[in-house]
Amino acid sequence: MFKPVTIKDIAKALNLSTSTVSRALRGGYEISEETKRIVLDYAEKINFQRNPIALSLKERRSYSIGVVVCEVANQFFSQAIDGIESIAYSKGYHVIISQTHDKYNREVINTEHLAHRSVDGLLISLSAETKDYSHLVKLHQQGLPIVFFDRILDSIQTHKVTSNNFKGAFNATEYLIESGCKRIAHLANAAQLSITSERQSGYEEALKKHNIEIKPELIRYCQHGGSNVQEVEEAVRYFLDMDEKPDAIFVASDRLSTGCLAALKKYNKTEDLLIAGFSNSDVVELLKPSLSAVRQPAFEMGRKAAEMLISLIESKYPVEEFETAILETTFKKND
Amino acid sequence: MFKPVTIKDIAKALNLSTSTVSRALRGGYEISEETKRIVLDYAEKINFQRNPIALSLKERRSYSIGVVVCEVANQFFSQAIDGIESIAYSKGYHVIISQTHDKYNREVINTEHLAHRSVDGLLISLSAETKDYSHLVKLHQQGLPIVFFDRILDSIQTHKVTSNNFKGAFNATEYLIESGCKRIAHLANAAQLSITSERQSGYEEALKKHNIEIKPELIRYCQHGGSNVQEVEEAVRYFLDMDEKPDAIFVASDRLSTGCLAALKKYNKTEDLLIAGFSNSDVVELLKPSLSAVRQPAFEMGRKAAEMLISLIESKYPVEEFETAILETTFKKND
DNA sequence: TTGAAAGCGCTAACAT
DNA sequence: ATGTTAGCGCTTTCAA
Repeated sequence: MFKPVTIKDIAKALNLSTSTVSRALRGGYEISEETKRIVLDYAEKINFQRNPIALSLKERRSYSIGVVVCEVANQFFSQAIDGIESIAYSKGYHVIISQTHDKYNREVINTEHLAHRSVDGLLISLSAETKDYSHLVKLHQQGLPIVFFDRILDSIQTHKVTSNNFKGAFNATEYLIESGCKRIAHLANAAQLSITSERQSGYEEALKKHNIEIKPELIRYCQHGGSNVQEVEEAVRYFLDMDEKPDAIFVASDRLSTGCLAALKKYNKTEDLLIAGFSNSDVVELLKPSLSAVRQPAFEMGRKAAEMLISLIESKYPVEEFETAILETTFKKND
Repeated sequence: MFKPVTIKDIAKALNLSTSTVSRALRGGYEISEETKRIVLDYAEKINFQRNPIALSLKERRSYSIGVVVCEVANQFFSQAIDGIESIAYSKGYHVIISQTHDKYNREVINTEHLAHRSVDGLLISLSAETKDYSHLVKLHQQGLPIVFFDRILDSIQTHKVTSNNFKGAFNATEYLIESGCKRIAHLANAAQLSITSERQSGYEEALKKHNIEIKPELIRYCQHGGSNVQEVEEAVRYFLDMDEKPDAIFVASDRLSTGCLAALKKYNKTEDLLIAGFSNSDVVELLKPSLSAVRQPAFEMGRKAAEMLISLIESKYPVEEFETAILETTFKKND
């Protein structure tokens, strides 16, 4: 059995009380330099580590933060997680990641699991399927610090970080227009997500600016965020089967973008359409059909979200003022 | 402050002792059906959850397993993690993921952190930089269950899972040969990794079989696993600058494969070489230059590793017999 | 400066 | 069938 050393062991070995050892270890000043040295040296020698579980129980906090994302096998989220970790580690927090796979059920289970697992706070990007937010409202009301990133929730008052989705979508759409496209379809994420409406607005605004009519039939939503391939293929098929085919597609997310390209390849329509979309893929310039990409500052978003959460956690007083940070995207043409 | 309900609260509310409540909750049979009902109903009503921290402290185990990988932003590992989670959740374990970014230091810190954070066991794929294994040896000696997957370590006696790297590499190389290539370079991972030598053997065996001389100058190692771009670019540059240029490259890993393609694109040499390599990318057939890919059963590997670890954790007696599972790869041509 | 003791939330002998 | 108590490893009053 794996049995770490405890302060009791040290106390016994050194003929001291556990309280003295504890104090020496955390550098309390009410302890003689000499005793402190002895304890510290011994602890060092046997590579003693305090039991964080015991500490958590005592202090009623775990120095860990929970992260809930739809999936980790997604460049945007894995980059965001890297950002989260970079801050968390530097501030002494551990990061516990959990995936929803865009399922509402998993989101409920995971958030509650994390909360009761005593994370000190939650960083969450909503699952595509989630329409009922009561699990989060409840935790929030109970006082669990929560920060939303990317797919945020308006109705809960807390810090939030997201990209300038409107502008990112606007840029991408305008690029398609300026490339000569006239009938631009929009492959969108689940309708109720914050990012979906923001990106759709950007798309529509670009059309408007260039006097192109907005046609609802050119917009398709993927209610499962593209987590099943079929959903994306059907949407693409729908576009391809239209009497008046689109000449371009603006795609709303990472997952959807690659799904869309794959579908086009499958249907052998790689030449007919210009594609632009959100993607944080690190191979975006290697893709064929090519994808002009709106890239979000995912790492930065993770950092910012983690900073916000930790400030919430460590705040001495209840926080009343909340911030919604909006980070700028970049756009990269590829052809 | 976030303050969950405790069994004490329930006991008080119901005028029972904490032990009765505890027993009712865990369904002990030495409790009257009626009391049990009352407690269960009440707990349900207030959505009571046992404090897992307290439980961990008491039982000296946490029902969580630690996963150490180089990075999560890598299709192979994120798929493996999905596999790990699928088993872990079904058996009531939580998964704590941590990344080394292929740094030795991070591996040491993370493994120790996890161990002392009281994970019940460790699932690890070594970092590319790791050459000193004493941190793992120590934990293993202390009795912490460890299972290696993918990048395994021979010198520690425990369960292991890996792909048939030899055969995967053999197939890829043979494909290149059968496509008419005569001078096949090998872009390899860090030399000391288990997967590196296995894949190199496969590569060499294929050459031998087809009577092609093995030339050491055609093999380049990336000691940091390609975690810095430069390293990969330099290796590719080296191949391109040879007097007798290779006509194909067999690439040893996911990260290296995309890095290699990106470098070829950068140097504008996308047409000159045939590329085959290990990759679990889900967009592999969309890549240009094209990549014929050896795909590992990552999800399956994750499942298997998790099963092995949990069996180790839950074994009543010290386990003496260890298994090394070898999973078959698949190969997909792309052109 | 140090030690004894209580308590964080829970479980499991050991009473009753 | 239920309650009392001790203890998991640690910190922190309170006393000495």
